[in-house]
Amino acid sequence: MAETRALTTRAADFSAWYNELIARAQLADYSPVRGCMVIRPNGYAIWEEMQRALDQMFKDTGHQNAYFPLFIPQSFLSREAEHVEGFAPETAVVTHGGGKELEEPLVVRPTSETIIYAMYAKWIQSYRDLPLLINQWANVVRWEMRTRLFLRTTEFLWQEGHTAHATEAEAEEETRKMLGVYRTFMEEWMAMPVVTGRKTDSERFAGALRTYSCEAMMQDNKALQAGTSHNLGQNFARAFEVTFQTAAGGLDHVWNTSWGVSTRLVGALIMTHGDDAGLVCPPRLAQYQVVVVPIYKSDEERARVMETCDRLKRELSAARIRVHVDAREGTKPGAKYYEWEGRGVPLRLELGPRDVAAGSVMLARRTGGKKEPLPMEGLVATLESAMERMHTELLEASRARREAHSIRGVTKPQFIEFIEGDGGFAYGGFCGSGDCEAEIKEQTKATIRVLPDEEFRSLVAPTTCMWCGTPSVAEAVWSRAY
RNA sequence: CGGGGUGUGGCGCAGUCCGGUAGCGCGCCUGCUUUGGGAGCAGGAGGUCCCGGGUUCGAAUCCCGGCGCCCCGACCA
Repeated sequence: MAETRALTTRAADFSAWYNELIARAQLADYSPVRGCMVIRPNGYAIWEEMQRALDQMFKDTGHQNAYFPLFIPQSFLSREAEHVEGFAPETAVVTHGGGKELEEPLVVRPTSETIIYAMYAKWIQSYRDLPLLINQWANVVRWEMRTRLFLRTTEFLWQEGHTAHATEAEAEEETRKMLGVYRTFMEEWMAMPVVTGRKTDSERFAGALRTYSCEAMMQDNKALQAGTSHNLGQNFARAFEVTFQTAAGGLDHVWNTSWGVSTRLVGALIMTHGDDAGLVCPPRLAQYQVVVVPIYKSDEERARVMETCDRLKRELSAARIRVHVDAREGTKPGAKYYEWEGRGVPLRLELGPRDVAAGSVMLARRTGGKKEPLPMEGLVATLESAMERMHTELLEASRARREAHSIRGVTKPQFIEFIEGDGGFAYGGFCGSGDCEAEIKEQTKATIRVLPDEEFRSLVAPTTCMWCGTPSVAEAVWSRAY
């Protein structure tokens, strides 16, 4: 019986494990519409915590939220040549409304640059209107061929920041700043280490000058692009005639940026920290940080135990710890333990008559270490520090795992062996040729995830392309990716 | 779109070869006994057997045609 209740292990079949975990923890479900997903309350709660943290970070960096419409006139998409080429194949188009054929078809937004910059053209007249720093939380639709819960679905939730600046330098600074915000969020909230850097032209956002991204390594050693930030230059400003009067009295096009993260982050969280028992949710993003499981036999014991549980709940809530008392009757404590472990709750408190009598409570951590009895005195501080430590340990363990599956200064034969083997991040010299990049992808299915930022680069800079041997123009990180 | 698999109570499956009107485990409901790592017993609810045709006295089962979903590949946050 025990076997049938266990998840497929990560080692046995990583993607089966992923799907089963999502079902078990009730994070999401398949919808009647192909490729779409229903985000269930347990999954949505994680997204809400992510939103809360990110939204605050956006506001702290001077951005305001707004909302732009779902429908975009088809002609808007075509205004920027590279943009339409990139997105046209994956758009859903509305041709009828109110029972009549529309004069102009409406595209369901795959991203909102076009409609937003059309509006910016109206709102921006002078350099005094800049910078314009706006974010929106929205759903978008991309008609993907193959979908996976959270990682790639036809419709997904995200935020997209869209800013306009007076100079190229300011736009570049914003692009980099928001990449940094994402990185901070991923490390400090998700406990997920990332490598940041620039995308090559082949992976660049359609219509952007430069694209930067945060790349994380999942437990199957594949890379996941977790967030992107684009310097759009004046490409969209020209297409939509977003101009402003400069202080000197001239007329110039604005410089734009856009940046986004999506519900894909929930998938990233699962594949970064989950284990064979289920989800492991970093404390800062957990819906419930602490679950209390009462234990009792008689009604009399129950009354005593529940009274203490209620008191615990009040105390922890007052300290802003998100706590839930699992008071369900008829479910044995052991069954509750398995359930909450599967759902990733960081800390569990078990409270029975013996604990009540002793003035203590049993603590079980989702990761690392055995159960231990704790005195009720000073419990809040103990739990807070346990969560802090857990966060740090998750981050460090993920970083260590990533480094253990990274190889630097690769030669071509090493690279092939590495990618064909367990995989991971391969650092090596890159000649800068798109043809070379394409050939590598063709032969190994590995792509350049990023040209890493300085702090991630190898101590010894490569001098030749690891594939073709010609002089290297940059160090690159290759990996197979989601 | 190519390859593979699969559609039978909420979930996982058996039954299909060899037609006879549907069963098992888990879950769910009620009651009693239980409760410190996935409870036991008793009773009970729940199914257009993916859809549409055909063959047959009779189809989950045989024949024809559709469709859905999952996994693996080519594209992507």
